[in-house]
Amino acid sequence: MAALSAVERILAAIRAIPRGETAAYGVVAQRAGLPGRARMVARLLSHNDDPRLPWHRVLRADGRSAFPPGSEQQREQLDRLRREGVEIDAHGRVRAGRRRGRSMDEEVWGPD
DNA sequence: CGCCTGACCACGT
DNA sequence: CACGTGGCCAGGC
Repeated sequence: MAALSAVERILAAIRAIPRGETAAYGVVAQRAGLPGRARMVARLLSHNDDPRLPWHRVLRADGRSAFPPGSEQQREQLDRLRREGVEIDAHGRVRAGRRRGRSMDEEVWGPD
């Protein structure tokens, strides 16, 4: 049987983010077994066309959307997250406690 | 090959 | 917390 490609592992990691939770690009990369490849995750999403992929749950390490503030895509992302119960502050940022991973070095699956 | 770009990240100031 | 800087890696030319 063939091993999953890096791309497939990344997609799987994104699909594995539970509803109502978020993960940083770097965290997704690490979960996919590709530490340090945050930009690969970003590139993938930028080219992705699958509407079934929960791309909106992927945020930057600082908890903000990767899209420019005020852009249509950013509104779309934040709206989707709010709809899932994720709290966004006035600066369009998900508070640290609401995220699973902040940096690539911490325990990815978090306390529980 | 080198050079530039990008849905990124850590770190120092 | 905001900014600038350097690092990273995959692609396009």
